[in-house]
Amino acid sequence: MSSTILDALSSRVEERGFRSTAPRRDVLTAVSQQRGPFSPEEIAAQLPMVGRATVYRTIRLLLDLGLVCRVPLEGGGVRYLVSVQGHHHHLVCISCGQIRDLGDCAVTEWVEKLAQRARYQLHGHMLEIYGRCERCQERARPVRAR
Amino acid sequence: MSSTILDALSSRVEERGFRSTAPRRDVLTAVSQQRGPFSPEEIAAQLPMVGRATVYRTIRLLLDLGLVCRVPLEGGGVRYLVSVQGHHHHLVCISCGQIRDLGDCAVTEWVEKLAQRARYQLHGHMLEIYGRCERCQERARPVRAR
DNA sequence: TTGGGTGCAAACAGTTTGCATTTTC
DNA sequence: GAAAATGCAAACTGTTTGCACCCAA
Repeated sequence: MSSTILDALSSRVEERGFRSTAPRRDVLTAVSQQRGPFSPEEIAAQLPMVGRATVYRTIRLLLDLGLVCRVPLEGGGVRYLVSVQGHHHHLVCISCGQIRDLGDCAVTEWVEKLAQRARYQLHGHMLEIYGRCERCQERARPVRAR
Repeated sequence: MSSTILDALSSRVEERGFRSTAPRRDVLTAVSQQRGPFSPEEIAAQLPMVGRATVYRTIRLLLDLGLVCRVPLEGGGVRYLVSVQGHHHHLVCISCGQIRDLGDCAVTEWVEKLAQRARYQLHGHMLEIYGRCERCQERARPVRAR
């Protein structure tokens, strides 16, 4: 399961010429094992033997390589998520914090037209959708994730 | 011009029962005079006589009242913007940092359908478009705003 | 007069960086 | 052996908070 993800991360990182070190492998392993969104701090807590800076540096590397994405929350916080796929959006549960990937981006065309009309050289766009997932509605859970 | 904005901010703040104090008026005035996006730090710098905490508290108040919006940048930063109007999106120039409001939100319908399909109780959505404005393309300016 | 608002400083969260040391290629 | 990566601690950015004091309603 997650070893597939780990393989994907590892191979893409090495492909680009980055070295395979023990701490880096540890971070990749931990990240690939996360089932949902995570914070660098959580990864660091799971890997006491790895320096905090290395955790941040590695996550940043994954971010730059497009293997992880940063998901902004409604209230200003941020969470990270493995994303081996390309451009996509998210459905964020404001109660339990679960984040679901939205594969198809139906707004691209609209965004392109808009940018063209405004004479902007388009660089990218970000779309996040916030709501409460089915389970949280049933359990009447309070809003947690800021 | 901006006095209209100031009036709008002031009246809405007082309408809700918040007191009119000198520091608060100072912040409202400064915020209403910003032509583009701003940071609390910039407002604080313009108002040395007002405590930093009050600046943050007042901007937060405006945020809660929906009179100012927080605009996330591509790289993780944030800027603030006066927004007397309701729900809308932004066109952000990644070079000069200019932010243009996009009045019409054409994605609402699509977002609603998506949430429905995923059985999410929709709470809101966020859409930001990043690119380079016409002037920055001409001047071949480098990317600045993170 | 009283509760909301303020200022200050300290605390805080999240993240980056300088630098000497270690490791991989 | 050279370049890359690490670990630590310190620095930094952006923001919130505790608390004594102040002032608008």
